[in-house]
Amino acid sequence: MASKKTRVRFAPSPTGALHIGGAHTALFNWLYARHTGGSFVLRVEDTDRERSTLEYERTIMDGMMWLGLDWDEGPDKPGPFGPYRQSERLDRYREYAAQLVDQGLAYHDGEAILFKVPSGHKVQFDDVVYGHIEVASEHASVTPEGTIKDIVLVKSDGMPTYNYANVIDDYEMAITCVIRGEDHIANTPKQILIYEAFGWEPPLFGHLPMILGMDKKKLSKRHGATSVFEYSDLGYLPDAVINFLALLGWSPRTGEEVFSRAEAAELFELDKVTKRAAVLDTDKLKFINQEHLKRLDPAKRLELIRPFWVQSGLPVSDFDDAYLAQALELMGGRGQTTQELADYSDYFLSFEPVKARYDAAEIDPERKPVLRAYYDALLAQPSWTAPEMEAFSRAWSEANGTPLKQIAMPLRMSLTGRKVSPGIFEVAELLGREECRQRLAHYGLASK
RNA sequence: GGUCCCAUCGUCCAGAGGCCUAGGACGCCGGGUUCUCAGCCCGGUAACAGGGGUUCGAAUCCCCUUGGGACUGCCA
Repeated sequence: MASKKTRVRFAPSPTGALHIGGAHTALFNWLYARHTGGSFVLRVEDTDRERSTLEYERTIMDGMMWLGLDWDEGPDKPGPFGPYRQSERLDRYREYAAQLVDQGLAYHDGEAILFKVPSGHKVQFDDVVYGHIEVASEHASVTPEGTIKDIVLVKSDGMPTYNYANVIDDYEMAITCVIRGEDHIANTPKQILIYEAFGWEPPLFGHLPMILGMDKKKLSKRHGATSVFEYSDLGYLPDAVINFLALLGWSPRTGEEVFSRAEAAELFELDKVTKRAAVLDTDKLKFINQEHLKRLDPAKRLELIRPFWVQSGLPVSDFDDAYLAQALELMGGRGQTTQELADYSDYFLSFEPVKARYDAAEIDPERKPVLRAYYDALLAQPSWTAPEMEAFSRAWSEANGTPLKQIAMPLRMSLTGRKVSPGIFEVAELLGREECRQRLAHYGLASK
């Protein structure tokens, strides 16, 4: 007998952009769905009339798309279980609530409808991640004073509450496993009580560990980037963010740490998720990002760096793709983000930033003539290729008793304005003889 | 306060009673390669919260303590 097809959902409320914690939850749902060949549903929980907006809904979808987390059903992808916005399902919540009232399990309280919390029995479930959890039914919902508190199903404004709408929707949408943050584990007993009232079998539950900031406090604005788009702006690759997030609370059996979205989906196992809250470590994110950056093919890499160059005001359109790709090729593994890579390679596109940051002030005026003699000779070489320039330079430095470093470094500074760059002869070759001549001349290190 | 959850290097993970004098990764610190840096190579630093049990044997099971956290909203 074939087992029931897996169906999971990510149910954000559109009250802000997709933040990193939400992305983590969405990712694990997505991984589970893709691993099991099931469906991933996007459900919008917009029952908070005050704070929910369509713009935020759009932003959240954009964030998921940026990360490559595609959903099979959602507000924009009608399916057999729609509609997928809670605000469009109000009639169902009312009907079911009325049913409970008829059965004497719920009652009206003004405009609201409350669920009568039963007592005297155990509410229990086996969390895929946390294991067996059980709570006395009378403890499922209590006031701070410890007395039993009935659960609000429908608010005075006619909207369903989170705990209620979740149950109705997960049931109606045939969700087989609810994967969400650990902060919801305490809500689960309340929801199970509602499932029981209807006589429905609850889905599986799998709670995910929380994600904390470096100070071990719940992630918030003060921890820097929180929206996934901030990571995009900072130059992180979606694949890297996915890879990094997947490693928070999980790791593949293979022990690999750098992997693609597809590999993660293939290796994912919900019951291997850890219980302990995880601290988001940006150093590791950067490392993972760098690894993904290194693995990108040249064309893709150029496509990702280009916008950052453009944003810096560099004359990108003055160069052809072959030149730009070659520049990035030379950059090798330098830079941990596309942002850094674009920044570190600016001198390939313009001399302006070089002039702005370097003025050759540290070069002893008395040394200039000798340096100039070398650079002029270099510029006069018959062939402008890195190996030949290097060979010539080594020979020259030896003949003049000058360490190669002493002539290579000023060259690097004049050409790039930085103490750090790829092999300077390779850089010079790509820049071209004339460009190099002009840059050196600007610093008085070569004849015009 | 009540209910529930968690507890291995600074951080992320491995470890499902003997393979653990606890392993990997990031970070950090050395060394090597080199025109600089990144990279790459080599090496190092650093943890089972504490206390009781159970067992021939515990990081792994149980209990207590301590420390974190979540929930306790007609927010989700």
